[in-house]
Amino acid sequence: MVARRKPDTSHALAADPAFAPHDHTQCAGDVLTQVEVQVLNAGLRLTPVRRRTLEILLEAHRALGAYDVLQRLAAEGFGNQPPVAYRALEFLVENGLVHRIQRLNAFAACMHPGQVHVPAFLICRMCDGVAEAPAAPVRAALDKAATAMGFIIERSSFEALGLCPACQGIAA
Amino acid sequence: MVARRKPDTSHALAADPAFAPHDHTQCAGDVLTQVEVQVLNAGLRLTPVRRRTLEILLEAHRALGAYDVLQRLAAEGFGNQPPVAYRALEFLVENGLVHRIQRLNAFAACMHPGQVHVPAFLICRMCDGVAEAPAAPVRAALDKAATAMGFIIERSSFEALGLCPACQGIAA
DNA sequence: TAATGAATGTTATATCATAACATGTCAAGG
DNA sequence: CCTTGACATGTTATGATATAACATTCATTA
Repeated sequence: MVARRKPDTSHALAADPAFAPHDHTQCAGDVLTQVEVQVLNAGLRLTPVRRRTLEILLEAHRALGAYDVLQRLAAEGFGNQPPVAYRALEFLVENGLVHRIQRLNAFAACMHPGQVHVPAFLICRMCDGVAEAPAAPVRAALDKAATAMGFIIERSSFEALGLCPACQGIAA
Repeated sequence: MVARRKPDTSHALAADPAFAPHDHTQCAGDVLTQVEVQVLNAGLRLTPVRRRTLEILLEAHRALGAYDVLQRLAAEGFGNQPPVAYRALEFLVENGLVHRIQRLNAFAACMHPGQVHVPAFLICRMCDGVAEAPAAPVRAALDKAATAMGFIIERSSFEALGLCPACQGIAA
């Protein structure tokens, strides 16, 4: 197995979307505003738990495990059983507001909700940071290979493990 | 969450490498022969549990969960505790003889061991079949996107969910 | 306001994975 | 030979992730 979870999972996984510092409060706020509009247009119900779950992921600005999210929700008076978190996360993922990182069994807020985009996730093995990279060409290449085999792709996930710019210096 | 596991997990996940019928006994034997040579050259120890684990995956010719593998190993007199299966699988994955399918929490024998190749996995959501597709161009596209962000990729995984040729007819 | 359907809360359990330590195996050097 | 050290395996115990099933609440509207 590769890059398994750390012993201490009470700590969230870092995830700066571009491996570069910036004003989290603002970018989180921007995304939330976009989401509000999008949700209205789509007739979706962004209930308190769902909204708060999204906020938690936006504020954390990194990938969190379902149980990390649950812990925060419970601390704020929401239910403290796993289905509470899993259901909110499921809703958000299905509506493209949150991405699931398979390799980490974790979830990260989408930084480009509403926009049609194919994400790829770059996971730093040293700092656990996760960045969302544009991957339309990647998807196109995979579609080509799939078509050659007669397979029709409906969903795809692209994840890479490696070193982010900051950690490359440290590793060297 | 998307495409979760079935209630009955005692059944293995189907996985025809090219979504086309062929002589399993022969292709499994071919791969095993290649592996024997490769293992000798690399000075690796293909012990009974490890060898049998690989055979089980080759014979099944599809993705199996660790506990499915364990059940079969135990039935043949090997240990019946999880670490037995996980350790053998870990060895095989690290040496490129088996691939891990993240989306399914499952493992499938590599059909091209020894050859340098970048695999992508096409998973049929109807029959659970898994095919290994050549994905060098996919990896190249992702490398390009990663490089643009200053990220260095060490390992990558490409997985797609959709419909295999056979199931497309049924679904239509 | 009663009926309805969706969302949430709760209980219980299934599933996936690993830490830690004991035991066995085997080959290289004394 | 035999012992020692490295690696593999077996076993116990537990941790981490996820869902089924059912009870309750809430919002909408007929």
